[in-house]
Amino acid sequence: MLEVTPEPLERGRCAEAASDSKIHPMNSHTIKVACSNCNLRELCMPMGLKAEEVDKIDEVVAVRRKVKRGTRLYANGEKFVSLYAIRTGFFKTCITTEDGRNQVTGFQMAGEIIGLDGIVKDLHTCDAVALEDAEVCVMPFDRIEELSRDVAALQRHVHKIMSREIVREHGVMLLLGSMRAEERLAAFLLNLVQRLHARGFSQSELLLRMTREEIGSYLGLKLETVSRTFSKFVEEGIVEVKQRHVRILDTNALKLIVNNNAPPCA
Amino acid sequence: MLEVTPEPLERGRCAEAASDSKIHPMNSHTIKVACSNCNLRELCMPMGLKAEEVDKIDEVVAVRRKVKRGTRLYANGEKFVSLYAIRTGFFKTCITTEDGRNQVTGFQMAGEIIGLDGIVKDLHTCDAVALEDAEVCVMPFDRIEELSRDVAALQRHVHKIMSREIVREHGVMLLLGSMRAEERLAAFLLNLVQRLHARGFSQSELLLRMTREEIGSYLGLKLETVSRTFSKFVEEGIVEVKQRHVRILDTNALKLIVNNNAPPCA
DNA sequence: GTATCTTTTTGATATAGATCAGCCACAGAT
DNA sequence: ATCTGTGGCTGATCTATATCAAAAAGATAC
Repeated sequence: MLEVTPEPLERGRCAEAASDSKIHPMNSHTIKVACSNCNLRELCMPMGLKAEEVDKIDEVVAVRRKVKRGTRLYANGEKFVSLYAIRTGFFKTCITTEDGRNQVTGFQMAGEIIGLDGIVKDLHTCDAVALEDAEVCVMPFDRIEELSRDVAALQRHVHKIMSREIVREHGVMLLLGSMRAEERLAAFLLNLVQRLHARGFSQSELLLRMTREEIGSYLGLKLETVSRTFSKFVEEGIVEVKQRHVRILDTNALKLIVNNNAPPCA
Repeated sequence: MLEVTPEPLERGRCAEAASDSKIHPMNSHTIKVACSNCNLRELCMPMGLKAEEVDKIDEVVAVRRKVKRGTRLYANGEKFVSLYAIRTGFFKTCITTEDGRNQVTGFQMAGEIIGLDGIVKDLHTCDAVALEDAEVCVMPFDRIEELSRDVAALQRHVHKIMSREIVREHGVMLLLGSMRAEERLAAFLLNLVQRLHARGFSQSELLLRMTREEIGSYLGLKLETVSRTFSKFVEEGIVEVKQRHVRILDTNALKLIVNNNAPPCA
Protein backbone atom coordinates (compact mmCIF):
# COMPACT_ATOMS: atom_id res chain seq x y z
CA MET A 1 0.00 0.00 0.00
CA LEU A 2 1.13 3.53 -0.13
CA GLU A 3 0.81 7.12 -0.88
CA VAL A 4 2.55 10.33 -0.10
CA THR A 5 2.48 11.80 3.32
CA PRO A 6 3.75 15.36 3.30
CA GLU A 7 6.76 14.68 5.55
CA PRO A 8 10.11 14.17 3.84
CA LEU A 9 11.61 10.73 4.16
CA GLU A 10 15.17 9.58 4.46
CA ARG A 11 16.62 9.01 1.06
CA GLY A 12 17.95 5.56 0.30
CA ARG A 13 16.78 2.36 -1.22
CA CYS A 14 16.24 -1.32 -0.74
CA ALA A 15 16.58 -1.58 3.02
CA GLU A 16 15.43 -5.15 3.11
CA ALA A 17 16.43 -6.39 -0.29
CA ALA A 18 19.66 -8.28 -0.60
CA SER A 19 17.53 -10.12 -3.13
CA ASP A 20 18.33 -7.65 -5.87
CA SER A 21 19.88 -10.40 -7.96
CA LYS A 22 19.16 -10.80 -11.66
CA ILE A 23 18.11 -14.37 -12.01
CA HIS A 24 16.15 -14.20 -15.22
CA PRO A 25 16.96 -12.24 -18.35
CA MET A 26 13.22 -11.38 -18.65
CA ASN A 27 12.51 -7.69 -18.70
CA SER A 28 10.28 -8.15 -15.69
CA HIS A 29 11.14 -10.84 -13.22
CA THR A 30 9.69 -11.40 -9.83
CA ILE A 31 11.02 -11.78 -6.28
CA LYS A 32 9.24 -12.63 -3.07
CA VAL A 33 9.50 -10.05 -0.29
CA ALA A 34 7.73 -8.25 2.57
CA CYS A 35 6.85 -4.66 3.47
CA SER A 36 7.43 -4.53 7.19
CA ASN A 37 10.96 -3.20 6.97
CA CYS A 38 10.80 -1.59 3.56
CA ASN A 39 11.93 1.97 3.91
CA LEU A 40 9.06 3.21 1.81
CA ARG A 41 6.56 1.90 4.31
CA GLU A 42 5.82 5.36 5.62
CA LEU A 43 4.52 6.18 2.19
CA CYS A 44 2.77 2.90 1.49
CA MET A 45 1.29 1.60 4.67
CA PRO A 46 -1.30 2.89 7.07
CA MET A 47 0.14 4.32 10.29
CA GLY A 48 -0.35 3.06 13.80
CA LEU A 49 -0.91 -0.62 13.10
CA LYS A 50 -0.65 -3.32 15.72
CA ALA A 51 2.20 -5.80 15.21
CA GLU A 52 -0.19 -8.54 14.13
CA GLU A 53 -1.77 -6.24 11.58
CA VAL A 54 1.61 -5.40 10.16
CA ASP A 55 2.26 -9.11 9.74
CA LYS A 56 -0.97 -9.50 7.82
CA ILE A 57 -0.23 -6.59 5.57
CA ASP A 58 3.14 -8.08 4.74
CA GLU A 59 1.17 -10.71 2.92
CA VAL A 60 -0.46 -8.20 0.61
CA VAL A 61 2.61 -7.93 -1.54
CA ALA A 62 2.74 -11.14 -3.51
CA VAL A 63 5.93 -10.49 -5.38
CA ARG A 64 8.09 -7.78 -6.82
CA ARG A 65 8.37 -7.13 -10.46
CA LYS A 66 11.01 -5.28 -12.44
CA VAL A 67 9.95 -3.15 -15.36
CA LYS A 68 12.51 -2.00 -17.90
CA ARG A 69 12.51 1.53 -19.20
CA GLY A 70 10.08 1.95 -22.05
CA THR A 71 8.09 -1.19 -21.28
CA ARG A 72 4.58 -1.41 -19.94
CA LEU A 73 3.64 -2.58 -16.47
CA TYR A 74 0.09 -3.04 -17.75
CA ALA A 75 -1.83 -2.01 -20.82
CA ASN A 76 -5.30 -0.94 -21.80
CA GLY A 77 -7.58 -3.94 -22.16
CA GLU A 78 -5.56 -6.31 -20.00
CA LYS A 79 -7.29 -8.11 -17.20
CA PHE A 80 -7.06 -6.30 -13.89
CA VAL A 81 -5.59 -8.39 -11.12
CA SER A 82 -3.35 -6.27 -8.96
CA LEU A 83 -2.50 -2.82 -7.80
CA TYR A 84 1.15 -1.87 -7.90
CA ALA A 85 3.21 0.07 -5.39
CA ILE A 86 6.18 1.70 -7.04
CA ARG A 87 9.38 0.88 -5.19
CA THR A 88 11.84 2.51 -7.53
CA GLY A 89 11.60 4.19 -10.88
CA PHE A 90 9.19 6.50 -12.58
CA PHE A 91 6.04 5.82 -14.59
CA LYS A 92 3.59 7.58 -16.83
CA THR A 93 0.01 6.46 -17.28
CA CYS A 94 -1.76 7.29 -20.51
CA ILE A 95 -4.87 6.55 -22.47
CA THR A 96 -4.99 6.08 -26.22
CA THR A 97 -8.20 6.08 -28.24
CA GLU A 98 -8.93 4.17 -31.45
CA ASP A 99 -8.86 7.41 -33.39
CA GLY A 100 -5.30 8.07 -32.32
CA ARG A 101 -5.76 10.55 -29.52
CA ASN A 102 -3.33 10.14 -26.70
CA GLN A 103 -3.34 11.66 -23.24
CA VAL A 104 -0.85 11.27 -20.43
CA THR A 105 -3.02 11.11 -17.31
CA GLY A 106 -0.25 11.19 -14.74
CA PHE A 107 3.36 10.66 -13.75
CA GLN A 108 4.04 8.41 -10.78
CA MET A 109 7.08 7.95 -8.59
CA ALA A 110 8.28 5.73 -5.74
CA GLY A 111 5.71 5.31 -3.03
CA GLU A 112 2.71 5.83 -5.28
CA ILE A 113 0.06 3.26 -6.19
CA ILE A 114 -1.02 2.58 -9.74
CA GLY A 115 -3.66 0.39 -11.29
CA LEU A 116 -6.80 1.84 -9.68
CA ASP A 117 -8.35 2.42 -13.10
CA GLY A 118 -8.77 -1.33 -13.55
CA ILE A 119 -11.17 -1.94 -10.67
CA VAL A 120 -14.44 -0.84 -12.29
CA LYS A 121 -14.43 -3.17 -15.25
CA ASP A 122 -11.87 -5.72 -14.14
CA LEU A 123 -9.89 -4.46 -17.09
CA HIS A 124 -7.19 -1.87 -17.23
CA THR A 125 -8.31 1.20 -19.11
CA CYS A 126 -4.93 2.84 -19.51
CA ASP A 127 -1.27 1.98 -20.04
CA ALA A 128 1.41 2.29 -17.38
CA VAL A 129 4.83 2.78 -18.95
CA ALA A 130 8.13 2.87 -17.06
CA LEU A 131 10.10 6.03 -17.91
CA GLU A 132 13.15 4.55 -16.24
CA ASP A 133 14.00 1.06 -15.04
CA ALA A 134 11.61 0.41 -12.21
CA GLU A 135 10.55 -2.05 -9.60
CA VAL A 136 7.04 -2.46 -8.25
CA CYS A 137 5.37 -4.43 -5.49
CA VAL A 138 2.56 -6.52 -6.93
CA MET A 139 -0.52 -6.46 -4.69
CA PRO A 140 -3.32 -8.76 -5.86
CA PHE A 141 -6.50 -6.80 -5.42
CA ASP A 142 -8.62 -9.63 -4.08
CA ARG A 143 -6.06 -10.05 -1.36
CA ILE A 144 -6.23 -6.35 -0.57
CA GLU A 145 -10.00 -6.55 -0.33
CA GLU A 146 -9.88 -9.63 1.87
CA LEU A 147 -7.38 -8.08 4.23
CA SER A 148 -9.09 -4.74 4.41
CA ARG A 149 -12.21 -6.52 5.65
CA ASP A 150 -10.08 -7.56 8.61
CA VAL A 151 -7.94 -4.53 9.15
CA ALA A 152 -9.98 -1.35 9.30
CA ALA A 153 -6.87 0.82 9.04
CA LEU A 154 -6.01 -0.81 5.75
CA GLN A 155 -9.56 -0.36 4.48
CA ARG A 156 -9.46 3.30 5.31
CA HIS A 157 -6.06 3.57 3.69
CA VAL A 158 -7.30 2.09 0.43
CA HIS A 159 -10.23 4.49 0.42
CA LYS A 160 -7.94 7.43 1.01
CA ILE A 161 -5.65 6.42 -1.83
CA MET A 162 -8.54 6.28 -4.24
CA SER A 163 -10.00 9.53 -2.99
CA ARG A 164 -6.59 11.19 -3.25
CA GLU A 165 -6.41 10.17 -6.88
CA ILE A 166 -9.84 11.67 -7.50
CA VAL A 167 -8.79 14.93 -5.88
CA ARG A 168 -5.53 14.98 -7.82
CA GLU A 169 -7.47 14.64 -11.04
CA HIS A 170 -9.70 17.52 -10.02
CA GLY A 171 -6.54 19.58 -9.85
CA VAL A 172 -5.53 18.48 -13.32
CA MET A 173 -8.96 19.42 -14.61
CA LEU A 174 -8.51 22.88 -13.14
CA LEU A 175 -5.12 23.13 -14.78
CA LEU A 176 -6.34 21.95 -18.18
CA GLY A 177 -9.58 23.84 -18.04
CA SER A 178 -8.49 27.24 -16.90
CA MET A 179 -4.74 27.82 -16.93
CA ARG A 180 -2.45 29.29 -19.55
CA ALA A 181 0.72 27.58 -20.72
CA GLU A 182 3.03 29.27 -18.23
CA GLU A 183 0.67 28.59 -15.38
CA ARG A 184 0.40 24.94 -16.34
CA LEU A 185 4.13 24.43 -16.54
CA ALA A 186 4.75 26.30 -13.30
CA ALA A 187 2.13 24.19 -11.53
CA PHE A 188 3.66 21.06 -13.02
CA LEU A 189 7.16 21.89 -11.83
CA LEU A 190 5.99 22.83 -8.35
CA ASN A 191 4.03 19.63 -8.05
CA LEU A 192 7.00 17.52 -9.13
CA VAL A 193 9.53 19.08 -6.75
CA GLN A 194 7.06 18.96 -3.92
CA ARG A 195 6.58 15.23 -4.39
CA LEU A 196 10.31 14.67 -4.84
CA HIS A 197 11.04 16.68 -1.74
CA ALA A 198 8.60 14.53 0.25
CA ARG A 199 10.88 11.65 -0.76
CA GLY A 200 14.03 13.30 0.48
CA PHE A 201 15.18 14.91 -2.75
CA SER A 202 16.06 18.51 -3.38
CA GLN A 203 13.41 21.23 -3.30
CA SER A 204 15.02 23.05 -6.16
CA GLU A 205 16.68 20.55 -8.43
CA LEU A 206 15.06 17.85 -10.48
CA LEU A 207 15.72 15.51 -13.33
CA LEU A 208 12.79 15.20 -15.67
CA ARG A 209 12.16 11.61 -16.55
CA MET A 210 9.84 12.41 -19.42
CA THR A 211 10.19 14.13 -22.79
CA ARG A 212 8.81 17.57 -23.66
CA GLU A 213 6.18 15.80 -25.67
CA GLU A 214 5.02 13.78 -22.67
CA ILE A 215 4.94 16.89 -20.52
CA GLY A 216 2.93 18.56 -23.26
CA SER A 217 0.47 15.71 -23.47
CA TYR A 218 -0.08 15.83 -19.73
CA LEU A 219 -0.49 19.61 -19.74
CA GLY A 220 -2.60 19.83 -22.89
CA LEU A 221 0.14 21.67 -24.79
CA LYS A 222 2.31 20.94 -27.81
CA LEU A 223 5.94 20.14 -27.18
CA GLU A 224 7.06 23.36 -28.84
CA THR A 225 5.00 25.34 -26.39
CA VAL A 226 6.51 23.45 -23.47
CA SER A 227 9.98 24.16 -24.81
CA ARG A 228 9.26 27.83 -25.39
CA THR A 229 7.77 28.18 -21.94
CA PHE A 230 10.86 26.65 -20.36
CA SER A 231 12.96 29.13 -22.32
CA LYS A 232 10.80 31.98 -21.12
CA PHE A 233 11.28 30.90 -17.50
CA VAL A 234 15.03 30.73 -18.11
CA GLU A 235 15.08 34.25 -19.60
CA GLU A 236 13.21 35.51 -16.58
CA GLY A 237 15.72 33.88 -14.27
CA ILE A 238 13.13 31.62 -12.67
CA VAL A 239 14.79 28.33 -13.58
CA GLU A 240 17.93 26.91 -15.11
CA VAL A 241 17.40 24.22 -17.72
CA LYS A 242 19.98 21.90 -19.23
CA GLN A 243 18.02 19.38 -21.23
CA ARG A 244 16.14 17.36 -18.65
CA HIS A 245 17.96 18.80 -15.72
CA VAL A 246 16.01 21.62 -14.10
CA ARG A 247 17.05 23.83 -11.24
CA ILE A 248 14.44 26.10 -9.74
CA LEU A 249 15.95 29.44 -8.85
CA ASP A 250 12.81 31.24 -7.75
CA THR A 251 10.11 29.01 -6.33
CA ASN A 252 8.10 32.02 -5.34
CA ALA A 253 7.96 33.33 -8.87
CA LEU A 254 6.51 29.99 -9.94
CA LYS A 255 3.93 30.20 -7.19
CA LEU A 256 2.99 33.70 -8.25
CA ILE A 257 2.52 32.52 -11.81
CA VAL A 258 0.22 29.73 -10.69
CA ASN A 259 -1.74 32.09 -8.46
CA ASN A 260 -2.59 34.33 -11.37
CA ASN A 261 0.14 36.74 -10.33
CA ALA A 262 -1.98 37.61 -7.35
CA PRO A 263 0.19 37.67 -4.22
CA PRO A 264 -0.66 34.72 -1.94
CA CYS A 265 -1.86 37.11 0.78
CA ALA A 266 -5.32 35.55 0.77
CA MET B 1 -24.97 3.12 -2.86
CA LEU B 2 -25.24 3.52 -6.57
CA GLU B 3 -23.87 4.08 -9.94
CA VAL B 4 -24.95 3.68 -13.51
CA THR B 5 -25.44 0.31 -15.03
CA PRO B 6 -25.80 0.54 -18.79
CA GLU B 7 -29.34 -0.85 -18.88
CA PRO B 8 -32.23 1.59 -19.06
CA LEU B 9 -34.48 1.71 -16.05
CA GLU B 10 -38.18 2.26 -15.72
CA ARG B 11 -38.91 5.90 -15.35
CA GLY B 12 -40.82 7.01 -12.29
CA ARG B 13 -40.10 8.34 -8.90
CA CYS B 14 -40.51 7.84 -5.18
CA ALA B 15 -41.84 4.29 -5.10
CA GLU B 16 -41.53 4.00 -1.37
CA ALA B 17 -41.86 7.56 -0.23
CA ALA B 18 -45.22 8.74 0.94
CA SER B 19 -43.01 10.73 3.27
CA ASP B 20 -42.61 13.52 0.78
CA SER B 21 -44.16 16.01 3.14
CA LYS B 22 -42.66 19.43 3.80
CA ILE B 23 -42.42 19.61 7.52
CA HIS B 24 -39.73 22.22 7.91
CA PRO B 25 -39.30 25.43 5.98
CA MET B 26 -35.51 24.79 5.98
CA ASN B 27 -34.02 24.56 2.53
CA SER B 28 -32.78 21.10 3.34
CA HIS B 29 -34.77 18.94 5.70
CA THR B 30 -34.36 15.28 6.45
CA ILE B 31 -36.55 12.16 6.39
CA LYS B 32 -35.84 8.62 7.52
CA VAL B 33 -36.17 5.91 4.85
CA ALA B 34 -34.76 2.69 3.39
CA CYS B 35 -33.30 1.51 0.06
CA SER B 36 -34.69 -1.96 -0.32
CA ASN B 37 -37.66 -0.93 -2.40
CA CYS B 38 -36.33 2.32 -3.80
CA ASN B 39 -36.69 2.17 -7.55
CA LEU B 40 -33.18 3.50 -8.03
CA ARG B 41 -31.69 0.50 -6.27
CA GLU B 42 -30.52 -1.02 -9.52
CA LEU B 43 -28.29 1.98 -9.91
CA CYS B 44 -27.20 2.32 -6.31
CA MET B 45 -26.87 -1.09 -4.80
CA PRO B 46 -24.67 -4.05 -5.55
CA MET B 47 -26.44 -6.87 -7.39
CA GLY B 48 -27.13 -10.39 -6.20
CA LEU B 49 -27.30 -9.74 -2.48
CA LYS B 50 -28.78 -12.17 -0.01
CA ALA B 51 -31.94 -10.98 1.77
CA GLU B 52 -30.07 -10.43 5.04
CA GLU B 53 -27.42 -8.39 3.26
CA VAL B 54 -30.09 -6.22 1.72
CA ASP B 55 -31.46 -5.60 5.19
CA LYS B 56 -28.05 -4.50 6.38
CA ILE B 57 -27.56 -2.18 3.49
CA ASP B 58 -30.88 -0.56 4.20
CA GLU B 59 -29.21 0.81 7.26
CA VAL B 60 -26.56 2.61 5.29
CA VAL B 61 -28.90 5.41 4.41
CA ALA B 62 -29.30 7.42 7.56
CA VAL B 63 -31.74 9.99 6.25
CA ARG B 64 -32.79 11.81 3.17
CA ARG B 65 -32.06 15.42 2.61
CA LYS B 66 -33.66 17.94 0.27
CA VAL B 67 -31.47 20.47 -1.44
CA LYS B 68 -33.04 23.53 -3.04
CA ARG B 69 -31.92 24.71 -6.43
CA GLY B 70 -28.86 26.91 -6.18
CA THR B 71 -27.90 25.76 -2.70
CA ARG B 72 -24.96 23.62 -1.73
CA LEU B 73 -25.14 20.06 -0.49
CA TYR B 74 -21.61 20.46 0.81
CA ALA B 75 -18.85 22.98 0.36
CA ASN B 76 -15.09 23.10 0.15
CA GLY B 77 -13.54 22.98 3.60
CA GLU B 78 -16.54 21.40 5.36
CA LYS B 79 -15.95 18.31 7.42
CA PHE B 80 -16.51 15.11 5.46
CA VAL B 81 -19.03 12.80 7.07
CA SER B 82 -21.16 11.18 4.39
CA LEU B 83 -21.42 10.18 0.81
CA TYR B 84 -24.63 11.13 -0.94
CA ALA B 85 -26.69 9.13 -3.40
CA ILE B 86 -28.73 11.42 -5.61
CA ARG B 87 -32.39 10.39 -5.60
CA THR B 88 -33.79 13.21 -7.67
CA GLY B 89 -32.36 16.38 -9.12
CA PHE B 90 -29.17 17.41 -10.76
CA PHE B 91 -25.89 18.64 -9.30
CA LYS B 92 -22.66 20.19 -10.36
CA THR B 93 -19.42 19.81 -8.43
CA CYS B 94 -16.81 22.51 -8.71
CA ILE B 95 -13.59 23.70 -7.20
CA THR B 96 -12.71 27.32 -6.58
CA THR B 97 -9.24 28.54 -5.74
CA GLU B 98 -8.24 31.51 -3.60
CA ASP B 99 -7.09 33.36 -6.69
CA GLY B 100 -10.55 33.14 -8.18
CA ARG B 101 -10.21 30.29 -10.62
CA ASN B 102 -13.24 28.11 -10.88
CA GLN B 103 -13.68 24.72 -12.49
CA VAL B 104 -16.76 22.58 -12.79
CA THR B 105 -15.48 19.04 -12.26
CA GLY B 106 -18.67 17.20 -13.07
CA PHE B 107 -22.44 17.09 -13.43
CA GLN B 108 -24.29 14.42 -11.49
CA MET B 109 -27.78 13.02 -11.83
CA ALA B 110 -30.09 10.56 -10.06
CA GLY B 111 -28.39 7.34 -9.14
CA GLU B 112 -24.91 8.82 -8.89
CA ILE B 113 -22.79 9.12 -5.76
CA ILE B 114 -21.10 12.32 -4.71
CA GLY B 115 -18.77 13.26 -1.91
CA LEU B 116 -15.85 10.93 -2.67
CA ASP B 117 -13.45 13.87 -2.75
CA GLY B 118 -13.83 14.29 1.01
CA ILE B 119 -12.39 10.94 2.05
CA VAL B 120 -8.66 11.72 1.81
CA LYS B 121 -8.51 14.64 4.16
CA ASP B 122 -11.79 14.22 6.02
CA LEU B 123 -12.68 17.54 4.45
CA HIS B 124 -14.60 18.24 1.32
CA THR B 125 -12.38 19.75 -1.34
CA CYS B 126 -15.10 20.90 -3.69
CA ASP B 127 -18.61 22.29 -3.68
CA ALA B 128 -21.69 20.32 -4.70
CA VAL B 129 -24.45 22.64 -5.90
CA ALA B 130 -27.98 21.59 -6.82
CA LEU B 131 -28.90 22.83 -10.30
CA GLU B 132 -32.53 21.95 -9.62
CA ASP B 133 -34.42 21.04 -6.48
CA ALA B 134 -32.97 17.75 -5.41
CA GLU B 135 -33.14 15.01 -2.87
CA VAL B 136 -30.24 12.87 -1.72
CA CYS B 137 -29.77 9.84 0.49
CA VAL B 138 -27.26 10.61 3.21
CA MET B 139 -24.87 7.70 3.80
CA PRO B 140 -22.48 8.23 6.72
CA PHE B 141 -19.13 7.02 5.51
CA ASP B 142 -18.09 5.27 8.69
CA ARG B 143 -21.26 3.23 8.43
CA ILE B 144 -20.40 2.36 4.83
CA GLU B 145 -16.95 1.25 5.89
CA GLU B 146 -18.30 -0.79 8.77
CA LEU B 147 -20.83 -2.54 6.60
CA SER B 148 -18.48 -3.18 3.74
CA ARG B 149 -16.23 -5.05 6.14
CA ASP B 150 -19.18 -7.42 6.57
CA VAL B 151 -20.62 -7.52 3.11
CA ALA B 152 -17.99 -8.20 0.48
CA ALA B 153 -20.36 -7.27 -2.34
CA LEU B 154 -20.78 -3.82 -0.83
CA GLN B 155 -17.04 -3.45 -0.40
CA ARG B 156 -16.47 -4.30 -4.03
CA HIS B 157 -19.23 -1.93 -5.03
CA VAL B 158 -17.65 0.98 -3.17
CA HIS B 159 -14.32 0.27 -4.82
CA LYS B 160 -15.93 0.17 -8.23
CA ILE B 161 -17.69 3.47 -7.68
CA MET B 162 -14.43 5.16 -6.78
CA SER B 163 -12.57 3.54 -9.66
CA ARG B 164 -15.33 4.56 -12.06
CA GLU B 165 -14.92 8.14 -10.97
CA ILE B 166 -11.17 7.92 -11.60
CA VAL B 167 -11.77 6.54 -15.08
CA ARG B 168 -14.41 9.18 -15.82
CA GLU B 169 -11.91 11.85 -14.92
CA HIS B 170 -9.35 10.30 -17.25
CA GLY B 171 -11.90 10.84 -19.99
CA VAL B 172 -12.31 14.46 -19.01
CA MET B 173 -8.55 14.89 -19.09
CA LEU B 174 -8.50 13.51 -22.62
CA LEU B 175 -11.26 15.90 -23.57
CA LEU B 176 -9.61 18.94 -22.01
CA GLY B 177 -6.13 18.01 -23.11
CA SER B 178 -6.63 17.12 -26.72
CA MET B 179 -10.04 18.02 -28.14
CA ARG B 180 -11.25 21.09 -29.97
CA ALA B 181 -14.40 22.97 -29.00
CA GLU B 182 -16.77 21.07 -31.28
CA GLU B 183 -15.34 17.76 -30.19
CA ARG B 184 -15.71 18.68 -26.55
CA LEU B 185 -19.31 19.77 -26.90
CA ALA B 186 -20.23 16.72 -28.98
CA ALA B 187 -18.65 14.42 -26.39
CA PHE B 188 -20.46 16.27 -23.64
CA LEU B 189 -23.86 15.93 -25.29
CA LEU B 190 -23.35 12.26 -26.09
CA ASN B 191 -22.31 11.56 -22.53
CA LEU B 192 -25.34 13.33 -21.12
CA VAL B 193 -27.93 11.60 -23.30
CA GLN B 194 -26.28 8.26 -22.72
CA ARG B 195 -26.60 8.69 -18.97
CA LEU B 196 -30.14 9.99 -19.25
CA HIS B 197 -31.10 7.13 -21.50
CA ALA B 198 -29.75 4.66 -18.93
CA ARG B 199 -32.33 6.22 -16.60
CA GLY B 200 -35.21 5.73 -18.97
CA PHE B 201 -35.19 9.11 -20.67
CA SER B 202 -35.02 9.88 -24.35
CA GLN B 203 -31.91 9.14 -26.38
CA SER B 204 -32.35 12.25 -28.42
CA GLU B 205 -33.96 14.89 -26.29
CA LEU B 206 -32.58 16.55 -23.22
CA LEU B 207 -33.09 19.51 -20.98
CA LEU B 208 -29.84 21.11 -19.92
CA ARG B 209 -29.87 21.86 -16.23
CA MET B 210 -26.81 24.10 -16.39
CA THR B 211 -25.95 27.42 -18.01
CA ARG B 212 -23.66 27.87 -21.00
CA GLU B 213 -21.11 29.23 -18.61
CA GLU B 214 -21.19 26.08 -16.49
CA ILE B 215 -20.88 23.93 -19.58
CA GLY B 216 -17.97 26.09 -20.64
CA SER B 217 -16.27 25.76 -17.29
CA TYR B 218 -16.58 22.00 -17.43
CA LEU B 219 -15.30 21.85 -21.01
CA GLY B 220 -12.55 24.41 -20.62
CA LEU B 221 -14.26 26.88 -22.96
CA LYS B 222 -15.79 30.33 -22.62
CA LEU B 223 -19.56 30.57 -22.68
CA GLU B 224 -19.49 32.41 -26.02
CA THR B 225 -17.65 29.50 -27.58
CA VAL B 226 -20.18 27.07 -26.19
CA SER B 227 -23.01 29.17 -27.61
CA ARG B 228 -21.36 29.50 -31.01
CA THR B 229 -20.65 25.81 -31.16
CA PHE B 230 -24.29 25.03 -30.42
CA SER B 231 -25.25 27.41 -33.23
CA LYS B 232 -22.84 25.67 -35.56
CA PHE B 233 -24.37 22.29 -34.78
CA VAL B 234 -27.82 23.78 -35.44
CA GLU B 235 -26.72 25.17 -38.82
CA GLU B 236 -25.36 21.77 -39.74
CA GLY B 237 -28.64 20.13 -38.81
CA ILE B 238 -27.07 18.02 -36.08
CA VAL B 239 -29.19 19.34 -33.23
CA GLU B 240 -32.14 21.59 -32.51
CA VAL B 241 -31.64 24.04 -29.66
CA LYS B 242 -34.26 26.15 -27.92
CA GLN B 243 -32.47 27.67 -24.97
CA ARG B 244 -31.81 24.76 -22.67
CA HIS B 245 -33.89 22.32 -24.59
CA VAL B 246 -31.78 20.24 -26.96
CA ARG B 247 -32.92 17.65 -29.46
CA ILE B 248 -30.26 15.56 -31.13
CA LEU B 249 -31.14 14.97 -34.77
CA ASP B 250 -28.00 13.16 -35.83
CA THR B 251 -26.29 11.17 -33.11
CA ASN B 252 -23.92 9.70 -35.61
CA ALA B 253 -22.66 13.07 -36.72
CA LEU B 254 -21.81 13.81 -33.09
CA LYS B 255 -19.96 10.54 -32.80
CA LEU B 256 -18.02 11.30 -35.97
CA ILE B 257 -17.03 14.66 -34.58
CA VAL B 258 -15.75 13.08 -31.37
CA ASN B 259 -13.85 10.42 -33.31
CA ASN B 260 -11.87 13.01 -35.18
CA ASN B 261 -14.13 12.56 -38.20
CA ALA B 262 -12.60 9.16 -38.66
CA PRO B 263 -15.34 6.59 -39.30
CA PRO B 264 -15.73 4.25 -36.32
CA CYS B 265 -14.64 1.26 -38.41
CA ALA B 266 -11.66 0.58 -36.17
C1' DG C 1 -48.05 43.86 -16.77
C1' DT C 2 -43.87 46.38 -16.36
C1' DA C 3 -39.23 46.55 -14.70
C1' DT C 4 -34.99 44.27 -13.70
C1' DC C 5 -31.75 40.83 -13.90
C1' DT C 6 -29.78 36.85 -15.97
C1' DT C 7 -28.79 34.15 -19.77
C1' DT C 8 -28.00 33.59 -24.53
C1' DT C 9 -26.77 34.92 -29.10
C1' DT C 10 -24.03 37.22 -32.48
C1' DG C 11 -20.44 40.33 -34.32
C1' DA C 12 -15.71 42.43 -34.48
C1' DT C 13 -11.18 42.03 -33.01
C1' DA C 14 -7.14 40.29 -30.45
C1' DT C 15 -4.06 36.70 -29.01
C1' DA C 16 -2.21 32.40 -27.08
C1' DG C 17 -0.86 28.52 -28.72
C1' DA C 18 -0.66 25.37 -32.84
C1' DT C 19 1.57 24.35 -36.94
C1' DC C 20 5.31 24.07 -40.14
C1' DA C 21 10.18 24.07 -40.68
C1' DG C 22 15.02 24.07 -39.90
C1' DC C 23 18.80 23.41 -37.02
C1' DC C 24 21.35 21.95 -32.94
C1' DA C 25 22.79 18.91 -29.00
C1' DC C 26 23.46 14.89 -27.04
C1' DA C 27 23.46 9.52 -26.55
C1' DG C 28 24.56 5.36 -28.31
C1' DA C 29 26.60 2.66 -32.01
C1' DT C 30 30.53 1.75 -35.09
C1' DA D 1 36.58 10.13 -33.58
C1' DT D 2 32.59 9.80 -36.76
C1' DC D 3 27.90 8.52 -37.74
C1' DT D 4 22.95 8.33 -36.66
C1' DG D 5 18.78 9.08 -34.47
C1' DT D 6 16.00 11.03 -31.02
C1' DG D 7 14.85 14.87 -28.49
C1' DG D 8 14.99 19.74 -27.96
C1' DC D 9 15.17 24.74 -29.38
C1' DT D 10 13.65 28.71 -32.02
C1' DG D 11 11.63 31.36 -35.87
C1' DA D 12 7.69 32.49 -39.03
C1' DT D 13 3.17 31.97 -39.80
C1' DC D 14 -1.74 30.56 -39.04
C1' DT D 15 -5.96 29.75 -36.54
C1' DA D 16 -9.07 28.47 -32.89
C1' DT D 17 -10.67 30.45 -29.19
C1' DA D 18 -10.74 34.41 -26.03
C1' DT D 19 -12.10 38.98 -25.38
C1' DC D 20 -14.91 43.00 -25.84
C1' DA D 21 -19.36 44.69 -26.93
C1' DA D 22 -24.18 45.07 -27.76
C1' DA D 23 -28.65 43.45 -28.29
C1' DA D 24 -32.33 39.94 -27.81
C1' DA D 25 -34.80 36.55 -25.15
C1' DG D 26 -36.34 34.62 -20.91
C1' DA D 27 -36.95 34.55 -15.99
C1' DT D 28 -38.04 36.84 -11.61
C1' DA D 29 -39.64 40.46 -8.92
C1' DC D 30 -42.66 44.14 -8.06
